[in-house]
Amino acid sequence: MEAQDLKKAGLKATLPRIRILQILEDSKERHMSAEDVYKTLLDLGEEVGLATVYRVLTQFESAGLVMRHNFDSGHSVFELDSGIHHDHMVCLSTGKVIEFQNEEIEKLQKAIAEEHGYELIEHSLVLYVKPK
Amino acid sequence: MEAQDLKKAGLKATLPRIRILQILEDSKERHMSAEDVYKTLLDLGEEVGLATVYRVLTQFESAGLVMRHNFDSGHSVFELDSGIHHDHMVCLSTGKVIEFQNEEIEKLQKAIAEEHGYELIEHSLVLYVKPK
DNA sequence: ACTTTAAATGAGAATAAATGTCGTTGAGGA
DNA sequence: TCCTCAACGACATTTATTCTCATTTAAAGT
Repeated sequence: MEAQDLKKAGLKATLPRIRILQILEDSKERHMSAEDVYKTLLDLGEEVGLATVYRVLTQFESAGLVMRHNFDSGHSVFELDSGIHHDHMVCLSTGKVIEFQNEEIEKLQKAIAEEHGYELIEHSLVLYVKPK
Repeated sequence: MEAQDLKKAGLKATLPRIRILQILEDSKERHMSAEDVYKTLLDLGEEVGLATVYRVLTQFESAGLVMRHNFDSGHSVFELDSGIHHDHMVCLSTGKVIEFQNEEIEKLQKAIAEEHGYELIEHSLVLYVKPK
């Protein structure tokens, strides 16, 4: 029941928002660009503007429903926030995105920030890999 | 003697290239955007087009003279390649960029890629921090 | 030093991603 | 069901970057 999720997040349950949330949930790809979402909407025969897709994804990000990533592709990709923190590995041959977790790296990052007198707020770690 | 460095890198020693390399060497900021470099050129009274700045920076990157980074700012920044690998910490309050090295994290990254059957080609680690 | 020639440049048009504007529409409380 | 304001669609605009093409220039050959 998506409409409830939206209201819980403080967002009016409009049709575009419901559809976009469904697409993010149902899509094969966990990581989609705004264009990807837009094209999927068109394929489904929905009449939603591209500007709305951008607006909605940004709102979802603010509401904590999705996370935005800037891989080295020149545009943002979005994924549903699973609540479980993880980083990403991008295959340079296939474009496939793999998620991973590593508690040790997390600790080291925090320690490094503190060594320099800072508090770690956020971080971005992406491994670019190729099949062996 | 910059002209020699350029020739060693397989690039013709043209005036725009020499000037841009000098700016990257002399600038207070180690990390500059294409616009930053362009503005500095204008301040110096040089007649170099913005397109040339972009072209040259991209060539420098290919030649291994500079490294390009995509922090979460919507545009690329460039720094002279010191040859010494390091990652970056960006202060969210001041925009200051701090470089750091951590051998342990490097090892863990390599291990993670290999656990998944991949070879680590490249990686991007940025810590977003605030003063304590 | 002078000519030649392919590579590099400058100016401005073009593109891609994303955001802003504004008149219209629709969700949801009265 | 009606009313109101938030949300929307269409399209203009902005920002970062790349492309096009006529002109210039570095540097190899004479």
